[in-house]
Amino acid sequence: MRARRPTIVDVAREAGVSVATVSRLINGDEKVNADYTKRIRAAIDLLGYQPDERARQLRRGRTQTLGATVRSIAEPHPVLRAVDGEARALGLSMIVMSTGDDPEREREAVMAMCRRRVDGILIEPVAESLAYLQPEIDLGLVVVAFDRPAGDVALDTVLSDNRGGIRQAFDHLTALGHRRIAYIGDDERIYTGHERAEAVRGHLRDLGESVDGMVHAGPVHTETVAAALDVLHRLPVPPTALITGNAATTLEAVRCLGTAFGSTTLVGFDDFALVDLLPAAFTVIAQDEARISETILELFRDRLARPTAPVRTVVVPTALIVRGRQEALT
Amino acid sequence: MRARRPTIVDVAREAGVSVATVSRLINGDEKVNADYTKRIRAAIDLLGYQPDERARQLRRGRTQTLGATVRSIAEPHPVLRAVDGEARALGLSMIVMSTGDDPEREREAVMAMCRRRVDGILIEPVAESLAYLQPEIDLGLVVVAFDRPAGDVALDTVLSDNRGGIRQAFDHLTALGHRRIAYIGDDERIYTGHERAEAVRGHLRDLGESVDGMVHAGPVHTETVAAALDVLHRLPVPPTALITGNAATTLEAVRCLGTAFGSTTLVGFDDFALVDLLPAAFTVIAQDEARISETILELFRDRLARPTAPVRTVVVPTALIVRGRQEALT
DNA sequence: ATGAAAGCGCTAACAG
DNA sequence: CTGTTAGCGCTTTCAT
Repeated sequence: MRARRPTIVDVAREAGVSVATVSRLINGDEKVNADYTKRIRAAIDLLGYQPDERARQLRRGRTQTLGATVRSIAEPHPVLRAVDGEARALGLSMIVMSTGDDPEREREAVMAMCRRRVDGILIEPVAESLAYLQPEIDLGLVVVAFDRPAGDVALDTVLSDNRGGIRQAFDHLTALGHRRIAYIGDDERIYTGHERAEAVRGHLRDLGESVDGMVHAGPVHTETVAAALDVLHRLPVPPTALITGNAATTLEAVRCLGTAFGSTTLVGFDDFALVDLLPAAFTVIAQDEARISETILELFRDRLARPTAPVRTVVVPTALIVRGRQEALT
Repeated sequence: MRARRPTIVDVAREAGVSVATVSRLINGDEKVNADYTKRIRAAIDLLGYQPDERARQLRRGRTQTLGATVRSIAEPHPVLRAVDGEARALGLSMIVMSTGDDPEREREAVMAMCRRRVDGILIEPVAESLAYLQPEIDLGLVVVAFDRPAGDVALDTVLSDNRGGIRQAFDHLTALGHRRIAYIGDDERIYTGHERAEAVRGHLRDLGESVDGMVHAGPVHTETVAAALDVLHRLPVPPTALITGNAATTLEAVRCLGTAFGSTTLVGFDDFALVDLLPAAFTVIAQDEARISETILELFRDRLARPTAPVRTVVVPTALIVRGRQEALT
């Protein structure tokens, strides 16, 4: 026979006070008699009482909880780490769910959070449409999108300057004398994939270079990247430099290039740990994760304070981190 | 003026039925009149009703939620990924919190989960003592430890066969003719660090080799690993092979060895993505993450079913993944 | 400063 | 099959 979980009533009885007094003490009300305070504390310890968060939240309305959806809970997520810390400092709990880049799972996760009445949701949008969130937003849910814009619903949004990052890479490479600059990256149905590929096309045109066969955007796998590299290799005028559109592409490219890698001029979008362990160092376009997470929480707080203010989109600059030999093209 | 969130009462009124009927429908009770069903569905859509999970859980008792603590939410966690999927299949939500390897944060996270009345907690123990969990366990909380044993409280536990993994590495290396086998790894205050270092010492003794200066266990940083490598290098009879105690150590070792890396016989504990991108391939002792996560959930379910059964510890074998050139020592 | 009592939104007896 | 109603454990007026 297992003991019943002690409730606030048990504590009150044990301490010989009313539940209201216990509640006050638990919630840090200063004006509880010192003697009562001691007796209540003792009762709590004796009974091993832990307030039921569900009941408190139900009664209070607010949950003091921030939900977040990310692609995968099993992969590194610097933005989230920073947000996690700052949220704790604000007295918010966080609950994280993964979407696996599946719109259906994203929706399930988001609605599950709504049913738990989280105060806000940070979302890295996967689905085309987030319209189903509108009623929740009208009811006071605060939603901040990051990494990708929401599309069909007005949301505060934090984005990296994808086009600016590509510009930095082009500036860097053209300064070294490159003009034939190729690109391999993510599917253009994904916002970041589109922005980056499109930026590359623009710069190639500005340089008066042909775009034909130079920009490869699609799902990233070993085979697709290998195929793209092969196409580039066979071009009448092959590229002298390559930009990879995200970390996964960079890794696949390094893998495919193998020993040829060291002699390729590469700039990768996204910095990541271990880059320095690869056979040769290379330059990267780094996203400013710290600033991104700060901005996310700033938008969240502002929205909480002024629910009717117009939505904002903040674009955070990227930084070019130059690594490896910087040989001018001869 | 923001609209109030609709409750089950609003839905009932709108549909012209009782709240009980709405509740029944929501909870998948089959025997609700077809006409009512239609009207209730319409009311739910019209109002944008989302049941309040806090209230349901409070009323029902069980939360159908599984909590998990991990070292970092920002780092890859294969075990968790698998558990996440299986938990969903079981109809359980998961809530994950990170400990940052800090016993204090671990305790806070665990107690926060208890206050939310999660049905179970999967814990990768950090703190020396988990005694504070005993009252919760007595109250019916199911706790499963993984990766490290709990120490002072009886818990179902899933462990990798750390000593077995080291044995596999020694078998492999001695078959190649190595006898002077060194080790660099994690602090021995951490369970896995201790097990692995101690296993290495045992095997060296069995081989009749001196252990002096061959086993380096401590915090893993670039400097400490470099220092350890330096010591090994200066030994009267330097080692011919090196075992690294975890992924972090492996990476630091690779980093420190630099170009000398290719000519070192290395076996690393833990397999990880990107190993094949390093300048030279090497053999690893891989933990069986799939089997570990299955076992975790199995223990969880069994405990839920039979709360008083004796606790079990399951040790999951490791696998040696041989990579790179396998030159016998000459 | 403390207590009594009214709910928060929901589910589960219990009647009918 | 449906409705009525008593709580789940807590916070928060409203009195005192």
